[in-house]
Amino acid sequence: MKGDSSHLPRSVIGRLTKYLALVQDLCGEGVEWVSSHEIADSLGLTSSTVRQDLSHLDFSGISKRGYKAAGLREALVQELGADTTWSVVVVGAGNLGRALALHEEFARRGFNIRGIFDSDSRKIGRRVGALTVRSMRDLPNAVRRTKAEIGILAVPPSAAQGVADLLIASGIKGVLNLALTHITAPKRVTVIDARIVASLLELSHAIRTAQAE
Amino acid sequence: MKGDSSHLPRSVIGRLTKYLALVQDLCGEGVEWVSSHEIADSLGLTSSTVRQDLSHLDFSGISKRGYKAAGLREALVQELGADTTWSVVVVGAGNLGRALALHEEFARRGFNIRGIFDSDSRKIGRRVGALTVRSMRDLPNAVRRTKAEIGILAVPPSAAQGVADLLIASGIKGVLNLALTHITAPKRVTVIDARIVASLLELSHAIRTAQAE
DNA sequence: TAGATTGTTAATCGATTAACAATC
DNA sequence: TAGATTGTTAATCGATTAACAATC
Repeated sequence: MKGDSSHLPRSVIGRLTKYLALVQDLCGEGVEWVSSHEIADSLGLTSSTVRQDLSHLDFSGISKRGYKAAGLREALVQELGADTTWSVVVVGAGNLGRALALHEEFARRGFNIRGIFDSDSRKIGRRVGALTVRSMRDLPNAVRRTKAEIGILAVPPSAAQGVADLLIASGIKGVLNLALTHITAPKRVTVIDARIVASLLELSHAIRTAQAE
Repeated sequence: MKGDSSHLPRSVIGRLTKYLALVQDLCGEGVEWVSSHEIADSLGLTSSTVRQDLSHLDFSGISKRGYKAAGLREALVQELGADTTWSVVVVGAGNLGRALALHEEFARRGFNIRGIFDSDSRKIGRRVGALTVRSMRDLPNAVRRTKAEIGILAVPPSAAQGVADLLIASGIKGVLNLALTHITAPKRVTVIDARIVASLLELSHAIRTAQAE
């Protein structure tokens, strides 16, 4: 399976992002080698799962020593496309949209916000860092001109599908949906739900069932 | 299995939040009955999965008609604890922390932000809506006084575990972690990762593999 | 009644874990 | 060498789907 990069299950991809975050930290601390057991302990997984996951990468560990941290980091960066830079547009200039447009972590990881849009005329023209909030009418052209691949949806649930359709028609390739609403899209477009509110509801459930015990 | 409320798998809980969002919309539109097939089609699932999931609720559908929308909504609200109000503290008064503290959707769903904290003395004292950014030193007492159950972590990755430990020591019951860092906590405390950056990395991977095909 | 839809059991599918030979 | 750790196969576990009797 070595290096067979496509068609990894979503569950594996999700963990690869965790391995990357961890290994970047370790490299920062000057750690040279890391074993599947250490990774597993740090992230609350089994070493079997870690080795199984890492076997999908185009990179091998070494018996008795583990994985070379720098090499593992590069292989994960490679697999996840974390070395690529992406053009991103944010739709919705409310608190959340503006915060995401300003979020330094995104830019540091290569997700460059190229525009922020809103349908509310009172918001259009406002500055958000280096950007200016623009009208939804400009969205399709802006997506094409900036070759934006990713759209972040920070609009009310009722507007989410319509905006998604507009983004998709303009050629966007992936959508990060922050609304607690399901969005349908053609297969060629990936939609990932950020699920912040849903996560709070999950917490709510977990706390209640923990108390019931 | 009817009404056996605890120990539902995480995957089921995740879908219950989607059912709730959908059914709330449907009720708003005046829809009275909904079938497992309709729910499945709306959310991209199979009707089997939907029926299996809903069978965990303390609520039954009716052959030939489906589920009464209002009753289903109430059962989901009940199961997820969406009828409860929660006290929440936000730690980290950067762009993201401030946006979350101001996010209307949270309050509307019963998650009441009771305080926002930061370690940066330049941020302390600033207004965020009706709140004032307070020093981390005030955090433990504020958690106790407001009986906060949930802490939202919007701090840099390097600070996340330390802040989580402080929240936990102060008696918090659940943590929503927005940093791309793993956090360890005792079993009695639930940690859910918001994974916004991780979701972008997943999108990045999905777009690249789609292009490779 | 006939038809449609639930609730549930059984079958399938996929993901995680255990085990161990290979190997450094 | 002896011991530790990988990579991978096989076993287990859990979640999804199919199927269908019960039922309205």
